[in-house]
Amino acid sequence: MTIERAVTDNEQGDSLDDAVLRSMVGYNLKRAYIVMHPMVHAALAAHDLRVVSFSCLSMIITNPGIAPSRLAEMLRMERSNLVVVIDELESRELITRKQMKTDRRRYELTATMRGRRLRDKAAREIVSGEQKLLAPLSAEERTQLVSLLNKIESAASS
Amino acid sequence: MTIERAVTDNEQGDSLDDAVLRSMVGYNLKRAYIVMHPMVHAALAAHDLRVVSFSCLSMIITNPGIAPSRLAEMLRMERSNLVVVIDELESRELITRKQMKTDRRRYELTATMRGRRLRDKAAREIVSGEQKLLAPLSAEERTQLVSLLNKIESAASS
DNA sequence: TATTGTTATACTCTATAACTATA
DNA sequence: TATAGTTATAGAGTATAACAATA
Repeated sequence: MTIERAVTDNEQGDSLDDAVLRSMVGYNLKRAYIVMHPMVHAALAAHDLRVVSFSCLSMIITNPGIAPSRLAEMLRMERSNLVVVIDELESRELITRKQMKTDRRRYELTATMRGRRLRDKAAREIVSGEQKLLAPLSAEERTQLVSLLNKIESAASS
Repeated sequence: MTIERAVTDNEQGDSLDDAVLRSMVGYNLKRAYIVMHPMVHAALAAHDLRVVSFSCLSMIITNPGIAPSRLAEMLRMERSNLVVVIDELESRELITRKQMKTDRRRYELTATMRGRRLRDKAAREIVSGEQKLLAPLSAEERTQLVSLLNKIESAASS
């Protein structure tokens, strides 16, 4: 016997059922992400930023002098894919890239004032957009949600 | 003044900071998803299934006779991208595709017994994998998490 | 004229392998 | 020998436009 009892046949415009998928946390995670993503994408696109370039810029601002390899590790992305992102951020003068003197294989990434201003503006728009999308959630529920999400993440890395 | 105060310079192996990104729900959502996804991917790959083909198969099982266009709508994907998925599920005899008599533009998708068995097996493995990954969360917390995620989604569609 | 399924195509995101320069 | 950055490339995943069949 299969997991669920099939709903009545569905040739017409009945409401559809995804109960089995809903029982999986990963599915619900993805669905919620799909709801949030277009807003974030649009907010960043207005500043010619992608999610990944915004994340990099933000990390560089918070961690001045960070090396690309550590940045890639932190954002869980491949160093090779980071190169083009850094190239673009540098060419737009949002960050600077300086070779380290102690280890000339490595580079120090630092945000420019222009980079910080752009990040701040984009970040405010994203936070504002999230406030609209998350309006039905109380402040306490949002905190709780983030706390639960972080719990998943920290459990995996330990 | 920028949003956060930069941490002390970070040329060495200091711990990195992503406080600003962490203040965004979308970022935390994505990070948690990244933790869950490899397990799901591996479980499905063992049965030559992708996330999208598993989702389709599951929806077809729960909604026998569903048409591709409704399936695409439900899973928020393009009809054009669904075609190859359905082709593969059919060629593997996990579903059948039957032209409707009342409207010959549409097709009825129905899962075979083989499809149901495969889905059930894969679903059990995913649920089992999730139980391991979500071990640090109590049953109540998991319910709460799913509830909050669904709240985001249903708010967006209203 | 609108809708369903389909094909072809392009674009983004991510993953892998190999190279270079430095250590 | 190992590591950091880089290049090239391939593979997913997703999005768009156009078409035939049907309503």
